[in-house]
Amino acid sequence: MEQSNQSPFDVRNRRLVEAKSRPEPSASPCAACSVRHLTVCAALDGPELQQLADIVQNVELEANQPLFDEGERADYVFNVTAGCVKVYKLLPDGRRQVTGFLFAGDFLGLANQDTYAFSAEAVSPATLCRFQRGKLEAAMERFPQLEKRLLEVASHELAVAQEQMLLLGRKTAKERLASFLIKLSESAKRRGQPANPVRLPMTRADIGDYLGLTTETVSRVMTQLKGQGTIALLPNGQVDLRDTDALEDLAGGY
Amino acid sequence: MEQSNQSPFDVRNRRLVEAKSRPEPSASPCAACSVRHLTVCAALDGPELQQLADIVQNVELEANQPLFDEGERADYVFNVTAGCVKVYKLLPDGRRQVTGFLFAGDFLGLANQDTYAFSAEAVSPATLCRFQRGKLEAAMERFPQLEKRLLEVASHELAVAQEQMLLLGRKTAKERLASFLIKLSESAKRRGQPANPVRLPMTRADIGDYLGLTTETVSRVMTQLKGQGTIALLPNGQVDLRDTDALEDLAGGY
DNA sequence: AGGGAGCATTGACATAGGTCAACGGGGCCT
DNA sequence: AGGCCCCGTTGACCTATGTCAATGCTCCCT
Repeated sequence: MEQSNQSPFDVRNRRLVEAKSRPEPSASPCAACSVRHLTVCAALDGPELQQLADIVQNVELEANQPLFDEGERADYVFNVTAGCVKVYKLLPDGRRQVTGFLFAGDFLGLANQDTYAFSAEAVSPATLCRFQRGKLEAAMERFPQLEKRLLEVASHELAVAQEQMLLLGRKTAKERLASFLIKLSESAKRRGQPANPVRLPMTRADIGDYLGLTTETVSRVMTQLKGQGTIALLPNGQVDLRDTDALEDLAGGY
Repeated sequence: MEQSNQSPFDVRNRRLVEAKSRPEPSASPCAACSVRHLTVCAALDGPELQQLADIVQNVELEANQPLFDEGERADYVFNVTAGCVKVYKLLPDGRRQVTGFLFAGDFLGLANQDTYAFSAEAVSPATLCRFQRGKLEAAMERFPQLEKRLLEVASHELAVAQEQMLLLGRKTAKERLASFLIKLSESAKRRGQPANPVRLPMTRADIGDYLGLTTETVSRVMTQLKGQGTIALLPNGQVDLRDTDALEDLAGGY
């Protein structure tokens, strides 16, 4: 699905202008990026990629560190390169809806207004690539395939959002959990990580706020799924999907 | 917000190639389009607009007539030009989530895969402009501002979707109804229709499926809001928003 | 004007999931 | 090694909303 017709050797005139590259194989950061094939950056190649590298900055977050808040001026867009980031919206009394968990390769910060429509915060230690909005837009002018790719990403996210609305509006707690576990497993697989004992880097509260449930309900349903042998809870927040068929039936609403 | 620096007189070489233009002022359909400023087509102008006109077809739907089903090959994209269309997803047992109500100016059919991720059906009699996906993509190659506009539209829809997730995951039934009424009123205003006695062309069941509630709950909450003087129910599915401040507080979760 | 078909409303009751509270355990830090 | 803190789990109870069923209203059609 991703294009991979580039070689790291194509990259010439390597410069590191704005990129505060951390202690890391200090090549052109983008050409060497191990998750590029997953990201919007897969649209570019060779010298074009270098132009992207020229405007990228690196951001590191500790667990629970906020990245930005809803309503803040949306000066940057981001690409997650490692770890897990959650995005969420709040109601004035503190009710929270997590609208997504983002992993390596995921894009973040599309805003139609000039302010972010949601807050973002690291779930686990995370690293991101940061682009100044204006500079990225300039790059899109030059490289239409970048804009095209972004449109693809946005379309995909839209489909994902609709799926999540179906979940929030119409699925039972058990179906929600099953959907969540399967989605997480598939996402891990896509990133080349083990699909089966799937790691949950987020807390039960985060999961609840993502699924429109409470911590307690998440916990109870986990216990229930464990009781019927569908999953097993392992140490370190890992979950063994023992009966993926059953999970998939649940997730699909059968 | 929309650009309007064009004149209908700019249009030359008017042709009606594929457009099965219905009995209507038979000019270049797009140049004469009364809702163009609301749509993605606002990105184009003059001769460019003509090229769009060359690939557009007109579609008319009666109330309750389906436009396409989830899973169908996504050969077309659409622009609603009049009436109301709902888009929804189904679970195998018939549970339904309406993910949006679309009105004049709204764009419809973005799909990242080659099949539609949802079904679409007319709520009231509706007319739409239909574009063959491939032809529109070709037009986007020629007119980057069209692609840019589409990205804006997609970004906006993404923000709307997140707002809806907050509603579905965390708001009470009363807050959901209040949010719905206000959004509908604002949408009507944007289209130059009366914002206050707002028209609800959809059934209670449709509203329930949009808000993650049952028909009965929608009805009860309407009665409740009426009882506290916040709204009044008028004939023909019209609702008078008597106390918009109260509604807005409710909608915002205060 | 009358009749009828869907749609909306209302009522009585059921229940999934929320709330509040206590307890437990894993992992991290000193 | 011990202790602590956070997170997760479990229990008892509650309530918002769903379910099922009956009735009423609107608007359309003749």
